[in-house]
Amino acid sequence: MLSRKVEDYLEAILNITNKQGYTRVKDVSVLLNVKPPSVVEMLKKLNHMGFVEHKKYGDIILTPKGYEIAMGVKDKHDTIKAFLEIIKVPRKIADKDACIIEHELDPITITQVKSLVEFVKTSPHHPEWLKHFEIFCDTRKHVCEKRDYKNHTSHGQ
Amino acid sequence: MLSRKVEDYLEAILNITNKQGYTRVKDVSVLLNVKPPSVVEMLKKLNHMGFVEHKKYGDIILTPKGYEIAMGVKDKHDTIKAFLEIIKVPRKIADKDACIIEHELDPITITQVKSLVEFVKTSPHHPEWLKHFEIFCDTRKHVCEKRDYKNHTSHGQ
DNA sequence: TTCAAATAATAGGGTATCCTAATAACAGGT
DNA sequence: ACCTGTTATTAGGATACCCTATTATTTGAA
Repeated sequence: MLSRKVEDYLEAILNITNKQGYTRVKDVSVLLNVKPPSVVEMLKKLNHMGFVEHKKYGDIILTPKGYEIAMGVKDKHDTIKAFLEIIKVPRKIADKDACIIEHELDPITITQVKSLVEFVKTSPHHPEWLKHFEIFCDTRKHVCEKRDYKNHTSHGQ
Repeated sequence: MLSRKVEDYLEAILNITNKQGYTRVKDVSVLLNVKPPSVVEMLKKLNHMGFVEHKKYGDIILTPKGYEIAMGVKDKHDTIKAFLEIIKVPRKIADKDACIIEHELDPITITQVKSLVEFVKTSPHHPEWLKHFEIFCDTRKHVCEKRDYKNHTSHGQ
């Protein structure tokens, strides 16, 4: 299992490269809020692991292997972020928290979060329950109180 | 900000104490999958921080301050676990993953997850959309395809 | 072309957490 | 009361990160 940090660095390199076409030590250092020597150190490790190419004073390039891992992490990140936004976590916080959550989650958990996100996004109309959830967030009250209701087990309030 | 590990140990001590009335080094070591010396070392730290009382060869006891923190962590844990079970992550995985996620999440994120959980749990009936979500997980199809539908913006499939 | 500013690399440390091996204390059965 | 097995502690060391201070390289402007 790869460490959180290894994944963080790979994802950062991917994102920076996607944004500006190349990646330098400085960019990673700024994005991850660490000092350049920490980046250089990690690059040695990532290089040994076969995830990046990096010549002294040069650009940082993901190998296919590194790219694949970075994409996997980014995919998780995007999924989690999308989910957090669905439940009305502000975008910026959603992004930050996705960074935290994205590591080490069980594949099954990720699959389920993905499903939820897809379920909502592909829904043929903006789901009623989501509107109701928003209202619930503000008022703590359920809009929809079906009164023809009987014989439920453990879902009552 | 407290480290993940500090929180893990406090939560473990709380859970063990709740279950069997007292906590020993061994119990923590087993629950957290670390060796006893690691526990002893951490206990010194937690003691300095004012979170636990522990006399040599004796029981481990949370101080009020330690108890409060442990409860906060446990609350997050339970919330996240409940959410994961709502989206059909198996109980055991939900529990494991809650352990991973519960640290360092933004309070706003936690609040929203809590809201979602409460929204579902206090719902006057088992929400339709949850059944539909379950079906969607199996079939990737939406049960409910309202056909009187037009003029939607970005929720189509 | 030269040199100053920006960037990168190295050297040398620090902290948090974990471990193994060795030692110490406790607790229960005889 | 005294062993013996269990549990706890200490000593000493490893690893994964991070840092500051220093040195090296690159690059762009005069």
